[in-house]
Amino acid sequence: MDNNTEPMTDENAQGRIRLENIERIMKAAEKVFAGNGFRGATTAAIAEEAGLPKANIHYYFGTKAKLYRAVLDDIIALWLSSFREIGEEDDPATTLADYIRAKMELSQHRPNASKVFANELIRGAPRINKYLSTELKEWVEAKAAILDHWIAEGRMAPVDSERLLFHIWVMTQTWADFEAQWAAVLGRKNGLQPADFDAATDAITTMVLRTCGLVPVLPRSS
Amino acid sequence: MDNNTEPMTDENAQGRIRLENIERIMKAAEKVFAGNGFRGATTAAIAEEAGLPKANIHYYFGTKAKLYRAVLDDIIALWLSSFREIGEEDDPATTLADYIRAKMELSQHRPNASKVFANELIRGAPRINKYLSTELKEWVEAKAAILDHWIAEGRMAPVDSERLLFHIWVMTQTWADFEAQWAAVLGRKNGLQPADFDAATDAITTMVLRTCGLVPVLPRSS
DNA sequence: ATAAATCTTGACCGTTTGGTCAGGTTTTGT
DNA sequence: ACAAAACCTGACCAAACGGTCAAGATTTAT
Repeated sequence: MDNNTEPMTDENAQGRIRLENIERIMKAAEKVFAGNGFRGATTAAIAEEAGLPKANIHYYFGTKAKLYRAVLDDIIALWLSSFREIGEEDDPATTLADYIRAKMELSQHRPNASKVFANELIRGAPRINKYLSTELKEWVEAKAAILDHWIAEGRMAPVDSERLLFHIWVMTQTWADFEAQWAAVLGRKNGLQPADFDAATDAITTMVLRTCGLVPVLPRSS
Repeated sequence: MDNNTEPMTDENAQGRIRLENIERIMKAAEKVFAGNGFRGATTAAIAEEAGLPKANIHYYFGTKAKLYRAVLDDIIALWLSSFREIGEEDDPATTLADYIRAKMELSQHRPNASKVFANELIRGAPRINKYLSTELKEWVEAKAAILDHWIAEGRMAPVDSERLLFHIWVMTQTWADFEAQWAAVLGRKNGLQPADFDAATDAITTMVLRTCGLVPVLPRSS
């Protein structure tokens, strides 16, 4: 009745070996896709990175496109789960600082996820346009509305709330996506260190809080 | 004596046809590399984009790698030429606002150049590491020193000057590199419009000037 | 124990890739 | 006018590509 190659109809939790291999392949795929984009990545390179024969990759995922789709879905799920719920009654300064820190930790610990996403965006986002124009759009509009509410209540200075969110997003993201550039410019020959991420987090937080009038700005140093 | 395929030893300005074709090919190559990265781009796609037979591309540039190198060098030259000289006696607010506007205009009018560069950075910048760790590093250090000088004189608020420059760079760059994301989130079905670039320029400028204490921040709207 | 289900993989296939080349056409210098 | 230089390109090639498959090895359920 079912000519499906893979065992088990729906994606359920069965199979120890299966789960282990899928995880290993997806981790390898994330790395190779991050460094080469969809077209530039080869199934042979993914197989070598995973330490498995190429045919094994196709046994679990069928095609390169399906594997890429799986990697993208995994990243989007990670993104969505990392968005802490924000309420109108929360404190603006704490909320913004927490969000910046959470995004910076993602950049530091899952840089390849960020790079796969960045690659997709540069290419015009053909496969994630639906996600961008639905879920992400709604998330941005909801959060911007909360910022506007805080502004209307006089709890923070007037800002272009949507652009503020965009720019927070990109300032945090850059420490993963363009790490090579910042490491080179800062002279870090072994890549960025934890202290670099801390310094970046501080700089972004200061910038955002000053912009929102949530921290005093000293015009003179002495 | 010389088995060089190409005519003319050094790259001189001779040959009307040559110059026209080289420009046409490089423009097409920039577009295809921007949308696919180095590995994902094919010489056939570049040829089609340029409206020339594939063999013609190889006649002028030899290999895909040399063509890519030429495109990168062209972009770096554009980058360097766009860095207006900044002096210690200049006005901080005007200088920062001018720099932001200049970078935004590059993002708006040469998005493919920006995307090729971004692709290269995501891949770990194997071919431009030297540029990043020499010329760009020196540029950043020199400009950061001027900001620090302004801070020491009390002409602007204390900031982490290097990170400020990085974050200005990335906020302006994102409107080219990740245009697809912002267009989707903003609901612009025909891509970003000039007004979107103006709004972004304003938002970035406000953010930077407030961060540097160069503009009053109103904590209340009414 | 044993059979069904699952996993493994070397060998293979048709297509696409970057690159070559011979032989022709056009442009240029005198 | 005419030869030399530059330009053009269809046809071709070896290598790399995504994907397939059959036959065997291993795990699992009973």
